[in-house]
Amino acid sequence: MPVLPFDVDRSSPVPLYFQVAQQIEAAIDSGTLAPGDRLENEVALADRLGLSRPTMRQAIQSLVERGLLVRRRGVGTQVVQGRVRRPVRLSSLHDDLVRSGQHPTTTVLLHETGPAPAEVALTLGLAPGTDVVTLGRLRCVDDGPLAVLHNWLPADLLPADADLTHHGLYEVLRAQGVHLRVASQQISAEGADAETAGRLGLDPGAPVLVVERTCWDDSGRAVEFARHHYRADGYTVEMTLVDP
Amino acid sequence: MPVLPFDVDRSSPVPLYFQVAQQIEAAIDSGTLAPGDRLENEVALADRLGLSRPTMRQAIQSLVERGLLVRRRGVGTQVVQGRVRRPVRLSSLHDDLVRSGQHPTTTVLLHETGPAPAEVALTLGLAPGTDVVTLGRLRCVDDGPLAVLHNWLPADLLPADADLTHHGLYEVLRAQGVHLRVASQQISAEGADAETAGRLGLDPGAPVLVVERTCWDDSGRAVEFARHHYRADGYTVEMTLVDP
DNA sequence: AAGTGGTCTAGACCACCGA
DNA sequence: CGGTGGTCTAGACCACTTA
Repeated sequence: MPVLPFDVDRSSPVPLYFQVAQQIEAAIDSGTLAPGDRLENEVALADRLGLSRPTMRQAIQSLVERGLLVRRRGVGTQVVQGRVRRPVRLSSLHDDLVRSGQHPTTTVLLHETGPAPAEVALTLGLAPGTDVVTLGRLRCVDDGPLAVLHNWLPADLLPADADLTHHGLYEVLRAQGVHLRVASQQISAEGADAETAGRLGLDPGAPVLVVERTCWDDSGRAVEFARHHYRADGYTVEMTLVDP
Repeated sequence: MPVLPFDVDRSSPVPLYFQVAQQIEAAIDSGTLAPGDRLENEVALADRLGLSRPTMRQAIQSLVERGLLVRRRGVGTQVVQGRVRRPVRLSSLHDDLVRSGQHPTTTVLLHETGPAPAEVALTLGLAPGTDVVTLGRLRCVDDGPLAVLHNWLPADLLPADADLTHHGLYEVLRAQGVHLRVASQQISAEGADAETAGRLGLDPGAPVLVVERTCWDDSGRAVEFARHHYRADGYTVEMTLVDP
């Protein structure tokens, strides 16, 4: 079992458990910790790094919850044998594309304020008839159109002059002091209707991936309901599940 | 702020933090804790229940991670304003269908052992050429066909005489002492090819939801690679994302 | 029997938020 | 300023696995 040169910086503002988790993750990424390798036990590791056991546990636990490590009582902690996908969390499509080196462009198709449709009011927990902003956008990358994005937000959240052509929606919301915290998604497939197909450069009936998402901020307030249609050949959703 | 009649049973084998989390969740489900309500603060709650603060924190934290509660430093803990979807985790399609009151039937289309295709060997972390079981199944519900399921497993995991017509694959694996712990999924959409369309009662090119999944057990060993094709009108994937 | 993770305690100090 | 959650400590006992 490899003894790894972990250490912590107690003068850093980064929490100790997070520093340790980062170092373990880096060791896995670099291959220093190979798939199947066992970690030193919690007590020994805590001792070696001069940490308390709960702090060490918190570090390991965070990686277990992301599926990088598995733990068994009486046995130990091991690196999962295989590359676990690590989906970006609660990020916007725009940010994801930029992060992956692409150059997304956005066309605003629709940007209007009016009474919420019943389904949207229900989903956002608003009184029926409350004003919401309805947003329609076409998101393209270098290769061409990727997705048609529809969003509904409480009217006070989005400035009327927001520049959605050059900035992602979540970026605009962040600038408004809205901190997204929870999202609930439903993913399905559909045949594209005529309008969507036209926007995406597909034949009507061609398969599209549909993502419906509701978002809440850090005060628990519903911030957005979204229905996005993605070209099937340009987009996949990744996720990792861990049993408790 | 409502003061709820939580209590714990110290003689129970159920962990204290879990008992508390269950009671908070039940209060949310029943409406006793309404969306937007604030919880008592951690210290007061711990005191009232006769628990230490870390234990109380663990209870709350587990619900925060599932998206039911949001916390802000200096402010407090609140119930999220809206119904968060709570997807079943790492369960099999068969079990999910049974749980939702349906009666799935399964037809085994293919059940053979042979050298792993390169892609499968790579995904499962096996040496090229290792024997794997290739499984093809058609899953139907009362209404008709729902999904075509393809699975690849290391050959020693699946008994040759496994009864996959009447039991789900994960059920069979559980009976073998395999405890699934981590899964990594990719979800996409496709137009059905001729064979898949035929099996599902669709026209070729009709939209299907494609789920590719790799599973690991509690020792970190790769247990299965799956590629499932679902009728678009009969299946959606639900997930909840929480920002740390 | 020895070693592992799972749970729990009773404190402590700090950072952040809102009045 | 007081109240909140965020982090951390130094122990303890237990359940489970493996040998």
